Amino acid sequence: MPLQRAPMVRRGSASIKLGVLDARLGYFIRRVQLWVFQDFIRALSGLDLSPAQFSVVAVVAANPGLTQAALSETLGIERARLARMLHDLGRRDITQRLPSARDKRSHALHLTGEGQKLFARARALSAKHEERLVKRFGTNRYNSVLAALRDF
Amino acid sequence: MPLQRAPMVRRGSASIKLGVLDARLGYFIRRVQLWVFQDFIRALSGLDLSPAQFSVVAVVAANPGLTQAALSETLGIERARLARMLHDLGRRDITQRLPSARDKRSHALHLTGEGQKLFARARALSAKHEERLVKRFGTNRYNSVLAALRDF
DNA sequence: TATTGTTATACTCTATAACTATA
DNA sequence: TATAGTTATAGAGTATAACAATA
Repeated sequence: MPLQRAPMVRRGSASIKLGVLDARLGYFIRRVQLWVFQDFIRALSGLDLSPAQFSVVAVVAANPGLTQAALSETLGIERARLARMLHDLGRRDITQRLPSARDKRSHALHLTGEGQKLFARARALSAKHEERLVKRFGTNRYNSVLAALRDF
Repeated sequence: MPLQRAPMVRRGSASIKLGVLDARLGYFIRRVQLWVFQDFIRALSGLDLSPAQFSVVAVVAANPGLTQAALSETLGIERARLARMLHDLGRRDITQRLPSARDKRSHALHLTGEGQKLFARARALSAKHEERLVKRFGTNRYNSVLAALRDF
C-alpha cells in the first residue's frame, strides 16, 4: 500500500506578524481564555457541565441558601440568564430553589443530594484540568498570573 | 427637603465565598477578559470597531496581501465568520479583497486608504486603553502577565 | 481529492424590556 | 417605588455542513 501524502497542515505560518496586537494584553487574554475553557469543557464532558454551570454550582455549594440576585452579582451572570440556568439545573436534579423565610420574593438556593455528588466529581475533574495549567505555565508563572488576575 | 434613602446597592456582599473557584485560573481569566474587552469597546466606540474587527484590521495592516485562510488560522476566527466580517468591513471601505495572482481561489487582503486612516486612529485609541491596563496592573505585573500569556 | 471562500443553519451567550409578586 | 424572579426577543459569537470554483 503506497503512503498517503500527508495533508497540508501549515502548522507555523511563521511569517505572519501580529503587528500591534503583539502589544495588546486583551488579545492574549482572549486566546488563553479560549484554550482554558476548551480544556475545561473537555475535562468535564462526561458530566455535561459548562464553565458557567460549574461556577454556579461551586458558589451555591460554598454559600447554601444564597439568593439568585446575590449569585448573579457575584458571578456577573445576568439575572435573566441565571433563571434559565437554574431552571435547567433544577430539571436535572442538581440545584433546588427553596422558599425564603425572610423575603417571599426570593429563593434560597441549595444543591440536592445528587448535586453534591456531581459537584464532588466535577471538582476532582476540574482539579486535573488545573494541574495541566500549572504544568503548562510552570508553577511560578501560574502562581503569579493567578495572583495578578485575582487582585485585578 | 428630606434626605432620600440611599438605594440598596450591596456593593461588597463580602460574605459570599467563591469556594473552589478561588483556585481556578479560568474563572479569573474570564472575569478579567470581560473587563478588558468592555474597556476596549468603550475606547473605540467612536470608530465602531469590535475587538475582533480590530484584530483583523491590525493583522491585515501588518501583512498586506495575506489570504483569508492564513488570517483565519492566525487569529483563530472561523473561515465562515471571517467571510462575513470581511464582507462588512469591505462595505465600510476599510478592507479590500484583490484577486490573488498565484491562486485564483484565494484573495489578497489589503486595507483601503480609508482603512489605513481608521487603523491609525484605532491604534492610538487602543494605546490609551492599554495604558489604563498598565496603570491598573502596575507596570511590573502588567509586563509579567503579558509575557506569560504571550508565551502560553 | 483537497483547499478557498461563501452561504445557511443551529446553538449559546449577552443585553434588554416587560411582566408578577412581593417589599 | 424598588427589588426578586421570570419570560421573551434580538444581537453577537461559535460550530457545522454543503456548495462552487480552483488546485
